Amino acid sequence: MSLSLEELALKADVSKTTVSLVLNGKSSIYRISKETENRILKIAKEHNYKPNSIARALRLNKSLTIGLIIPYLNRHFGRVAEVIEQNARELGYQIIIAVTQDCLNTEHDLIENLYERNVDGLILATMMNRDQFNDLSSKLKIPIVLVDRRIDGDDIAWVVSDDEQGTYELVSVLCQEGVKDIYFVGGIEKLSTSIDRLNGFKKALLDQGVECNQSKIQQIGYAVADGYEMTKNIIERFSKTPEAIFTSAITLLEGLLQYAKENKPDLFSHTRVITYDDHPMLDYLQPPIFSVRQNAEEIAKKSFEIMHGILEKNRSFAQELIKPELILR
Amino acid sequence: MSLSLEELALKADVSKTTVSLVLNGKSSIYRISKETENRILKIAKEHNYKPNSIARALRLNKSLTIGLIIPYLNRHFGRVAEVIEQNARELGYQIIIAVTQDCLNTEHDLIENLYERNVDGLILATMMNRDQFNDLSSKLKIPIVLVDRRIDGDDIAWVVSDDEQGTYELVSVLCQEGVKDIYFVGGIEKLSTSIDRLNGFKKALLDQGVECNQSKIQQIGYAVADGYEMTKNIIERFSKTPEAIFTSAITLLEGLLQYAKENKPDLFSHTRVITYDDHPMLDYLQPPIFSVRQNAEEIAKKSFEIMHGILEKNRSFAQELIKPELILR
DNA sequence: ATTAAAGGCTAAATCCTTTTAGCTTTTAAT
DNA sequence: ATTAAAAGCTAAAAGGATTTAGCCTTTAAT
Repeated sequence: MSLSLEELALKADVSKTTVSLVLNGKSSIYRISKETENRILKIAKEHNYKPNSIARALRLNKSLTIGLIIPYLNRHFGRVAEVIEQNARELGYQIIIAVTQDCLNTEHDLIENLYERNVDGLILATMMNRDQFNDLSSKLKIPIVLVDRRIDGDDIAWVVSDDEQGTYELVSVLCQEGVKDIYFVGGIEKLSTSIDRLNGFKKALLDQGVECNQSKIQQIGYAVADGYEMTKNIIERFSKTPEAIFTSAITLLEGLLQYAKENKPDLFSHTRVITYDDHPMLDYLQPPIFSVRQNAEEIAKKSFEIMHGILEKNRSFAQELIKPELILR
Repeated sequence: MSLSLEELALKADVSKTTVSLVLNGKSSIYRISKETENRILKIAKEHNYKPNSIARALRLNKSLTIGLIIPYLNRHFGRVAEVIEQNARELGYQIIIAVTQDCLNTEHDLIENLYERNVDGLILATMMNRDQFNDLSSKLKIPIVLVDRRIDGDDIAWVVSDDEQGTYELVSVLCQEGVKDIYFVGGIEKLSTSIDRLNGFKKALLDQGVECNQSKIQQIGYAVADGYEMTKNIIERFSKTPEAIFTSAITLLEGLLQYAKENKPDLFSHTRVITYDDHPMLDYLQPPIFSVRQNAEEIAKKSFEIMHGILEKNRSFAQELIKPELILR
């Protein structure tokens, strides 16, 4: 590790106070002479001095570290994490990452753990409901920004994709083509992603004058196996092959594809499939699957921006709905 | 934040030394009475005492933090990162993540940055060559474990997929089916992944008695655009449509698919395509694309294991080749 | 009765920075 | 010639944990 302030002070023949003041740009406030200042700066540069970040964190009670807690490092969250990290780095912050695997207990443990490890803030794709969140956030004395999944509340910061609008537009496209019999393959029911996507789905049907039958809506979870299961239910429970299926996440689409491949190879000749989340490989699937692409980059950028605003610019919480993009193939 | 040692000491009516000794399990060494010990433990538990990790890191010069530097958080590295994080967490370590975007300068900056921030070790998917690595590692006084990309050297710790063997087996399968005219679409030439995959490719051809023509080998980079470009070169430069193309990464396959879709829709009727890296969506592509699946979980597990062994068990470096799996569809 | 050993605990130093309060010297003002 | 102000710097505390060296008391041994 590099030199300490004290060693630097020795070489410059001043006290470490002086060195610290100079290096923190407080020379003029403390009337350190230009001469001394330059000497110190020169020596510091020569020895490539970098303050010990741990000592600094201890003294300032500020670690320049943000905790990022997400369910998986899959395509979507991987990209979100990547962009958050890049944005954070440019402003001198580090990202500590941790994955919950969509387990609420793990999430709690991780939050506590990162909090104890003195992160300055948390960016969180949470499974908590509002009460759980309020409980927690009243205990934690650091800012929290929710990402990807929101919790309603006047003072809760979040950045999410506009799930309702995205789903609304995608489903509307199908309705306008005359499709009337659409099934909803959903995820974890209580999450805002599920609620908003379902709302968008229902609203589209309503606005297009299509009847929305509760029996066409399923919500088990976001795992591939859940998508398989729900597809199976749809295909096997109803005598009529569905006109269309909307999967509300790419993993659920995967489950659908898997089921179709194994048990219903002709699914696509009768049934249109559309999905939330995009994936480049969809371009090469036959027939084309329409999708909604979330803007992971923008989600990431905004969420760190809000965190940074709270930490360093005295800004308060903010909420952002990020527009997704329809991909019609 | 929770109580400090001092506050705890006050409540227990002992010195903070005593509290510290007890909580660190040194009661008997320092002959703290059972009675005092129990009192302290009880109070600590009641107040859910957690030592301040920053203060601890400063004193012990040990942050229980590992830096993970990888090119992207894509599917492969995302999974690697996820599993490393989980393994690390179980043993009390945190992961600080940073992405290089396969830029050597960024990589250098990140290493320096994390080093200055006092990580205890680095897990690195590096672009460095041997000299650069040796330079660096002689300066850094923390262990480094290379992941995914290795550098030859007797004392360099790494964990990588057995790229040569995987490629060898995959290409051999094709040769055994009688295919003789196979093109190699490669990545960044100097990386071990490229070198090893190319070696496997050549060896398979050699062993199967197929002539290996240098003109059939291309190596531009690992980006999707590079895959597009190389495919374009192959299709447009040679009058004869190739019998088979091997892409040495999933991104390159994406580039190939994109080129084919735009310019050569009938590619698959003449040409077999095989690829390094697997992807679940490949199951649904027509015709089936054979692939080599890297065992990201095992790679992750072993790399943290080695790091942990060096940090806490006085083990020295180790090297591991992880067997990939052939997926023949 | 004295000495040695064991028992039970703690003061203070240490890790490295930042920051407050204040000391000494020089210059300017009356 | 004295006093006040300005210039230039620093000692020491603080932040919270760990660890070394050692203090005081009690018990055991001679």
